[in-house]
Amino acid sequence: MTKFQAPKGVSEYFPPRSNHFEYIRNTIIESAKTSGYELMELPVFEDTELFARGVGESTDVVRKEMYTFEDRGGRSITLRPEGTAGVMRATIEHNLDRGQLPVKVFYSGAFFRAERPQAGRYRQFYQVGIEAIGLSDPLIDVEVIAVADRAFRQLGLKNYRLEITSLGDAITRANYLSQLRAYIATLDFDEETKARAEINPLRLFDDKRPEIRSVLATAPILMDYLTPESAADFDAVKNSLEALNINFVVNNRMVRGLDYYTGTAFEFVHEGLGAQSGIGGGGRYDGLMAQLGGASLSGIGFGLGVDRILLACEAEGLSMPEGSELDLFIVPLGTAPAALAIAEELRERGLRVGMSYGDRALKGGMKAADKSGARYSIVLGADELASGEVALKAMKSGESQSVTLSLLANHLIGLTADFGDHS
RNA sequence: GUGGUCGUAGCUCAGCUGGUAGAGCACUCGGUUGUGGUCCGAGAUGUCGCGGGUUCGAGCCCCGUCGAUCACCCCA
Repeated sequence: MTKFQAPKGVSEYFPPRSNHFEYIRNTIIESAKTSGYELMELPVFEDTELFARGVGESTDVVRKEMYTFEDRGGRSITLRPEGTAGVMRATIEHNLDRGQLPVKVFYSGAFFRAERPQAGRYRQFYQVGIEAIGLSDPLIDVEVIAVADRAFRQLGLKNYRLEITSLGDAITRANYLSQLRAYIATLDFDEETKARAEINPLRLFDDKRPEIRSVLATAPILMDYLTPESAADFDAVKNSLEALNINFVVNNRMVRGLDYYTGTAFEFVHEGLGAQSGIGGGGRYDGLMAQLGGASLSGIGFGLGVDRILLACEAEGLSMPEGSELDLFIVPLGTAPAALAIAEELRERGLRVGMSYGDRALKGGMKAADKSGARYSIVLGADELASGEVALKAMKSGESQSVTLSLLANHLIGLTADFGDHS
């Protein structure tokens, strides 16, 4: 019989590493909650047209990376390649854009892009993102960036940097693009590169080939075409970031992969990940909501790649908490039913309790206790059941003390309180 | 989607110019009657990714395929 394999390019997590994944995801979510963002849980598939219009027809994501299929009713469905379009759709559909503003939400889940897989680049990957809809104040840009930066700092990441730029408003872009196209027209590229330039000339700045880069070194810079309003907003963002001691570098060649960005755009780049160095990115999308049929509201958000952040934490050798640190491990000696009853009683009290099953010898049971990582253990034999006294052994020190079985829960709760809670 | 590298026990890997597989760690049991982590002893474990070909004979050679990985494209 042939063994089943996971589909090509998906990321999977299982113990012990899944504990690290969970920790990272929770850290980001907690940071978002700290800033007042609330959960928005959305479908992983949407009408194909939503992404085509929302993300942009010219993007690679839409042109060749979407998982699109027809459902049984003949509708064209696409597995979500990013989170913002869905949030916009739900916000409009449920009239949140006509209610109290701003709408501040976070999401967490799987996303899909049919790319050639690589370390840190998967066909199913995980993002946590936030969106703040209905405020055009540049300070909200900074709030959004701060949520991500705080999460990274709490994780202990060091070797990353925040790059920011401004893509300006519609007038900025129109002026700039005509200048850039004029400049590119004077250059001689290969056919494929010409085609890319045709679709979106900004994409050329993303090219890694040195010959292309050197030619583009003298190209006009978008930053020079910012309207006074856009420039003022960008200055406000930079000043505010400085005031909060959030380090950043201005990258006036930054290219975002999605078409909806306007104004502030940013990217978090980690140095230890090879080619897939972006661990998160986002920006302002002031035209998107209206384009999808909603109110004319501005918005800003980010998406952080949980898979890549995990790789970044590992690259930096950060220690991450393991999941299930047990408070107590019970080794039964022919007393398994009673042991299970005691374990359940303690679990009802909120203690994390493990036990060995399957009639193991004492030595095997103690080995299991050791490997479980539990802080304490007890051996439960006929003697203990008869006397109601157990020897509570602290695994680390090896010392044990006699405790009355009926008081075990209270005793353990008192002991473990010193270690803080388990969350 | 394009190109390079790789695919041997649960994990990390070794396997000489082709002669039907090994190490370390992990695992199980034991080292005299009920206390783990060190040490000692014993034991189990693989269709050598999958399919085909060359050969008397292939883990080692050839082709295909699946997957991983690295770079490009692009991006979280």
